[in-house]
Amino acid sequence: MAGASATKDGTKGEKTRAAILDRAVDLASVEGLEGLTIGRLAGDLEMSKSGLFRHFGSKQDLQLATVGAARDRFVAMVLQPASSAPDGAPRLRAMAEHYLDYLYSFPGGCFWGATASEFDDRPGPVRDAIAASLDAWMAELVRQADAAGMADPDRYAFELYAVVMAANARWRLTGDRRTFDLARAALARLDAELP
Amino acid sequence: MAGASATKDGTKGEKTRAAILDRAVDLASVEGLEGLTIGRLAGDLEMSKSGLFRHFGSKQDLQLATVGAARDRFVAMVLQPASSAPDGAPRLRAMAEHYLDYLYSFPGGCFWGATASEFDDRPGPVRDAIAASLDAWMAELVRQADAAGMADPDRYAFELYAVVMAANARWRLTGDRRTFDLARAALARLDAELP
DNA sequence: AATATAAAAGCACGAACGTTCGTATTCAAA
DNA sequence: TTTGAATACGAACGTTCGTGCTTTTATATT
Repeated sequence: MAGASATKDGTKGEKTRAAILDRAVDLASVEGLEGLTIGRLAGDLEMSKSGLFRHFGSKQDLQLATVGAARDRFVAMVLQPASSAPDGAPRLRAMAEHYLDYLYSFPGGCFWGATASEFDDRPGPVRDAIAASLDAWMAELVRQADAAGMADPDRYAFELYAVVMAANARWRLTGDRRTFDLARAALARLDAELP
Repeated sequence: MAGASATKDGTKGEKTRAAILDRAVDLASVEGLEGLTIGRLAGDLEMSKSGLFRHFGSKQDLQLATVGAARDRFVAMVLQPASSAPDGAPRLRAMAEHYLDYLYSFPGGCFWGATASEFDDRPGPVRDAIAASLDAWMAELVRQADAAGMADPDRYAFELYAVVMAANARWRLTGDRRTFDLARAALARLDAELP
């Protein structure tokens, strides 16, 4: 029962629900999860507010489902593609590089960068879901830094996380893609630190 | 007439305006600059919506004035205290340490962390003001990294910026102050890199 | 003390929000 | 062919938002 939605997939309802969530992730990367309004989302998908609303029952449930869909995208575009690389340094390199590519899948930059700061002071299940996703990623980074033989994997994971998140933040604010050159230079220095 | 507010300071209106903006910066660190509503702000300060509104004339002007007040706080709590340290490595150390302390001056973590990601996809003067403030800080970091003798001051400034911003982001999301230990360890490693 | 001006309040508006409700359409099972 | 659930729609609700108008209170100057 750990499945993302425990549905058979294929029914019409499930297809529209998936389409809604895919668009919701994109929209939330631009407007945030509060700025993600049901009317706007319905308009984008050319359906009625009430028809869309029926799929979730409340805005909070829509937000929770959107966080789940964002996590699915992260797994599919970052963790899963990197999983073919061996544990340790190669995996760390692969995850960082796939993350930078994954940023282009959003119209508004990284979903997590937009929503984590939005919800960090809003206690509740949405905040918890966001925090759990990011904690899981951080834990994976620590695991791989450890496998790479780092003496202080926590610090190393923190630095790698900091660099890629700052790449997203600076890129969104300046519009300058050379930000990624800075990020790659920083990642190269981190890579050189590995034993 | 280019002064920040072109006012004599001391009149009652100016005093309340300053009080409003001080509270607005705090509130925006929690709710963001859009979530910062005029009614909520007025309620906190025990004054009427219309009385508060008169000081600014539009919500956008309130947001712009709030960004200005946040910049003033950053200068007063980070740049100015660090300015007594010599250029280069000591100044970089002082700025980073003062920044970590400055985070505690907000109820919701760093104002810039909350607002930059909120406005990075909202073109307009508010976004421009936020970007200008952060660009100025980045430029100062580059200047000091250069003065410290780094071969690639841009990359170094980017890394330092990334570490302190990630410290704020992770701290807000996890509530764990040990995040600052990780950040300080990362800063120490950056410091050790200086020639 | 009288008066002019600045500051704050009171009140109301139009728009947008999440949400509810009743109804129409579709489609597979009987 | 009839039934019933699934899916979608349109209209309306109560609330909150930013904002504009009018009036009252406070401050400062003569």
